[in-house]
Amino acid sequence: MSEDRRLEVLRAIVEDYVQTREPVGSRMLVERHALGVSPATIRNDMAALEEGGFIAQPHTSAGRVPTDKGYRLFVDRLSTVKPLSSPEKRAIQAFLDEAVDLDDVVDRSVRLLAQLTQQVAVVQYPSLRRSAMRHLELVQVGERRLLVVIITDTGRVEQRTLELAGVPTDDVVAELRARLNALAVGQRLPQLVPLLDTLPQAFAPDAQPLVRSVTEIVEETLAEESEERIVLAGTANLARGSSDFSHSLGPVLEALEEQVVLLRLLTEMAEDAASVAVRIGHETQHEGLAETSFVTTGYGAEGNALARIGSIGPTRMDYPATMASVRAVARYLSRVLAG
Amino acid sequence: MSEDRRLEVLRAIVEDYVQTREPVGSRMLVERHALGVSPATIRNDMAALEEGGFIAQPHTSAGRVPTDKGYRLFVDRLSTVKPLSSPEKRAIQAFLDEAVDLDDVVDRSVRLLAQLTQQVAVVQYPSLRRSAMRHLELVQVGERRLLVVIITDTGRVEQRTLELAGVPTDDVVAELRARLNALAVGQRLPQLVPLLDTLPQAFAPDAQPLVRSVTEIVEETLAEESEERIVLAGTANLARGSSDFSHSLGPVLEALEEQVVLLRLLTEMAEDAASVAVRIGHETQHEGLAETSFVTTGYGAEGNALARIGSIGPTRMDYPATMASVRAVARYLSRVLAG
DNA sequence: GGTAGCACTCGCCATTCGTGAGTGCCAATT
DNA sequence: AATTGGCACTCACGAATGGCGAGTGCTACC
Repeated sequence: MSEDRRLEVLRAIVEDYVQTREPVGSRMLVERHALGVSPATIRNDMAALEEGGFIAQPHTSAGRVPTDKGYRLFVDRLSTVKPLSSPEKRAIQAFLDEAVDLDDVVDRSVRLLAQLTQQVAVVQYPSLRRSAMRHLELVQVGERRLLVVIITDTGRVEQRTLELAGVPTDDVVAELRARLNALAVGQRLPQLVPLLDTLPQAFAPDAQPLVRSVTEIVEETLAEESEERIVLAGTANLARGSSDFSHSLGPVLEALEEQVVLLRLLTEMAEDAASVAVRIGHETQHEGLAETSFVTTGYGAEGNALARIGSIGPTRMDYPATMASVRAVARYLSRVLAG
Repeated sequence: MSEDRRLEVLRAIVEDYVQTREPVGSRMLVERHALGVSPATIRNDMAALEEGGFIAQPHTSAGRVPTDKGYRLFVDRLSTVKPLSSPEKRAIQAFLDEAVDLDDVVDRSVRLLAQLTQQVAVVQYPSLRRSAMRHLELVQVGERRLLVVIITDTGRVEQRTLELAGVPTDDVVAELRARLNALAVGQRLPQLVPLLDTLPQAFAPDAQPLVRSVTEIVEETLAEESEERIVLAGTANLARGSSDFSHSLGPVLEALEEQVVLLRLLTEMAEDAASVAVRIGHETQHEGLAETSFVTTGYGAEGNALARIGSIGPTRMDYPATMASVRAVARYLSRVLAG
């Protein structure tokens, strides 16, 4: 009883099941793959695989279906990457190069990935805390309001309106703007906090409340976990293979709208920043996503991933293809942001 | 054969059908509504209504279901608004007041509306062309790139990166910034174009290419139809009443992802800017939306609607409630943006 | 015009039953 | 010891059947 052949059988089951969406039986298997043995032998192997928890039967007299554990083994040891075709690559590049600002880049990336994988795509905006300050602008709006605009080196723009206690003179605002920029531009944002705290001392006592409230709101903006923004596309693809999910796709849609859930997953998966990470079925630890898998990877400069991009589909997805698409889009996205 | 009663019957049919999601028969109708006549009489009325195309039977021995035309009559002449409860109103206000910037306001509004109506909500970002310039900022990025940031009075921020032919001096950039702001701040954006065109003349000849490319990109940004952004929320609600749609909800999701479709509809409905507009079923002129209705209204200052907000649900929706929610959220949204 | 009665229609649901794909096991084979 | 052919068994699925009941349209009557 060859161990190798057993793995081969598992791979064949996964591939066939992904393609046909039908439980696969021993006869079909020998017909479609050159395994060189009879159905009966396959059945023995299948029994062993089922014993090990890699496959299961939906009901007694049906073929076998991979379990989450089976997919996991497939992804870890059996799959070989499918590189994209060069026209595809060119199309990706061309499409992303047309983008006109960060919102546009993100939007295009997520749509592109949804299109390529025929699944739901998700892109996380570049994390503020991993970006550097490009420019900080103060705009006076009415008498007692100040608009604080933060622009990062990735092109992300955050703004906050500040209600002031007093009416500042133009001079003070201008000086504050100048000093802030002198201090902050080019700094990674987390390193900024101590620097900002030194700032009030440089100003006249009566300007200090203003300075303090501005530095406070900047710090607040950068600290906010909640300012992690994510964008989805391709939810319509969920409904495509009509019976792709055993129950309705309501729970799935709900989970996808819960940004908290997605953010948790993306953060958890950030451990393997460089490579493509995969969460299969129940590994997502979320009820509504029990029948979906996540394929994500980081983007941004090497070693300092800014954020993540990924694709979400049924556990019964084409993992090699999805992984290739995710990686490709992440790569071009990184390039566009760097360029 | 009283005309009044016939309308009353139609209203009763719509209300019951919305509530029960079952075709409604003559017996049920007299039991649940104090119509003061017998089922047989109702049947005659129903026959007339069917003749007029206001109701239909799914199959021979079933009750009646309102047609699009029936809903239309209901909305136009039979519905009475359901005002929201004051706790609801307070909750809306409190939730929107917490918003920290425009993105946040829009995001909160759309979620709120989705929650209130238990349907899909859509919010259009304030139209650039109907906003006024609050501030225009130029940030030099590297040697040959200039970041142009436009901030409108609604808090919307647009940015574009400009590749320069030459390396401008700081002085020129500063002067350009100053003049641009002097010229533009407070102006409605469409009126800006002629003003901008006069600008290059004020500069030395060698600075003119720079000035021209900046004004060009500003004009481009304001002109762009494509910069109409919309945000959705509550797509999960589509899947809630499991059999809410006769076919799968795939086509609906697809239509919702086609921003072009939604934009067309929103623009068409903008004719009645002030009041709440309704498009029912086939009136949407879109295949995938044949079983959905749109309820939208404008928001922003009176008479000068900035953009639209709305709710999308099955034609068999609770129109009075939806209309009330849409109007309420629009009203508070307007207030937050103005304040 | 409104009402009661009645025959008729037809979707829905539960039941039944045949079919076939697929399995597990065992004895025979290499 | 691994592989194979054979065989009995299981069980989901689809088609066919029939009773039930909600609902209608029609007609005669008030």
